[in-house]
Amino acid sequence: MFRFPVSLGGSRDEDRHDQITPLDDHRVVVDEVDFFSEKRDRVSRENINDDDDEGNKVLIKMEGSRVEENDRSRDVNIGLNLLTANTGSDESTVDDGLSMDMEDKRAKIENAQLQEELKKMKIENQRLRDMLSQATTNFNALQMQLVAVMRQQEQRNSSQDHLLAQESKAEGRKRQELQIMVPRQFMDLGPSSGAAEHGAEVSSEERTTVRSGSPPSLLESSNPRENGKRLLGREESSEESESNAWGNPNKVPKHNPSSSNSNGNRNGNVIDQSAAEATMRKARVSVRARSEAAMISDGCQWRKYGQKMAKGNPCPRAYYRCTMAGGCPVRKQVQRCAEDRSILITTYEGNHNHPLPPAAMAMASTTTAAASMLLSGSMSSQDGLMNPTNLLARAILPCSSSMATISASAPFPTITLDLTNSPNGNNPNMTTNNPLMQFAQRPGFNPAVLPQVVGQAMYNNQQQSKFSGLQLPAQPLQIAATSSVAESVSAASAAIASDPNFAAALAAAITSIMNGSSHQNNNTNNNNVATSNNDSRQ
DNA sequence: CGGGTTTGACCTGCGC
DNA sequence: GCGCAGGTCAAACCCG
Repeated sequence: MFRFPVSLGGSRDEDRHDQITPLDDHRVVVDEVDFFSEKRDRVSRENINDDDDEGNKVLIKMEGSRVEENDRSRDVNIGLNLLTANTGSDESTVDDGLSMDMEDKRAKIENAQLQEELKKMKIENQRLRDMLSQATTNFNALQMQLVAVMRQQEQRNSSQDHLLAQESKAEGRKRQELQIMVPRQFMDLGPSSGAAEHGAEVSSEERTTVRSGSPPSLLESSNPRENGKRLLGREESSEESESNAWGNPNKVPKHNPSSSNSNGNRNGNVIDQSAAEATMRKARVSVRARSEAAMISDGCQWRKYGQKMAKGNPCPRAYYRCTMAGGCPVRKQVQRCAEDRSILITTYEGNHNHPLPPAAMAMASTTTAAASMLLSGSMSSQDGLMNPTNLLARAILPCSSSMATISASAPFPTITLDLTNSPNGNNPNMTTNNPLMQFAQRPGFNPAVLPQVVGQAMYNNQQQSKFSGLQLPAQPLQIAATSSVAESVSAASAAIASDPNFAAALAAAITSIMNGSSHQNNNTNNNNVATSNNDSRQ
């Protein structure tokens, strides 16, 4: 596994910061990161780097050289403009005649030289892009192999379980139901049911994309309320059931086998699809972050529609609904942690059905990508034999001890991104090695930053690759954010990808699968990604 | 006055 | 069937 410090979208200013080296681990980054301002002066950041200590000077030089190269294209234009302005104004008024011609010639020569340089840079850029695409191809091929191996292992486990099921009828029946349902959730998220809604092409083997909506027919047929007592003429109920599937989670029956089978007329495939839809709708992404504010700013507009006292937590839980567009199904819950009230737990549910501003895009992509990852993993495992969920989490966040907790259990599969990393954590080394944690520990840190970092990394991988779920941030970012944001995001994401632990985690995962290990192997990171059963209700 | 918040009531799912 | 807890609704209220 190797990386190239290049940008796919080299023409954009933000992409200049996508180029990261492993040395970026030592880079000093600005304390305050404003993720939502449109313009940011990167000069100030460079000044900070200039003031850096001796230990970072090598980095500065290296980064500086790279930045310089990329900046040349921009500098070219600036320089030309200045020259033109000078020759056109100052020079012409002071000198006329020969000196002006000389200046013109010199300017032209410089212009030609700069253009030549620009050409070279473009060629070099193209070459790097080619290399990147090659690396991406290789990476995808490796992922394909990983997925294939995972599925083989999964089938093997299924057949073993089936044999066991024959021994005990009652227990076996239960188990079979799970066996049938869960893998199909994983597999039947197929072409007809909207993987293309997000424009995310997914290979036939990896249709795990989270979808924002569902075929209304499925919802209607599976909606007990529509036929039943609650026909109170609420505007939203009809609107939401038509416009999106996330609209009212309560309307979707839980996907337990008994309830699904109660609809006798539907064939098994439809039932499974419905169950999968339900699971998709229930997928949640929870973000734990330290924040004194009542709510982390994620770029979206929210309207509070309820507040409840949750059991076991003196702090009330607030319910918010996205109001950026009518009928947007996205909701979030905000609650302070009972143990540590400085920790804000924000749980997102659903996908936006409207365009998002760049600032909101990051968080939205976080929820989408994380949910996608969660679902793609959770649906292929129901026991502890081989837990792809953990595998996925380890692969995606290899350096994140206690950072990503995945609860793949029903009714709400939830992935929790823990950005709080307590200073007296169990693994202090992880703190220093983890770029995301470094972000989180910076004073003035905006809790929305890390989800953006993670989400953007995932988002870009979704955009640039045909995989979801197993996406690993190995590519530069293309984001329409501020330069400082771009740099921060790219720094973190690239650091994730460049983390040698990532390769170790992937290798361990593959090895684990190949060996058919029936337990979670402790990889070199001693990662603490775990499944839990009590995330959905607290 | 429009939009957001508050808050009590209501609905639903789940466990016993 | 009943009670509990989570989630949602909508009228009342607040605010700019």
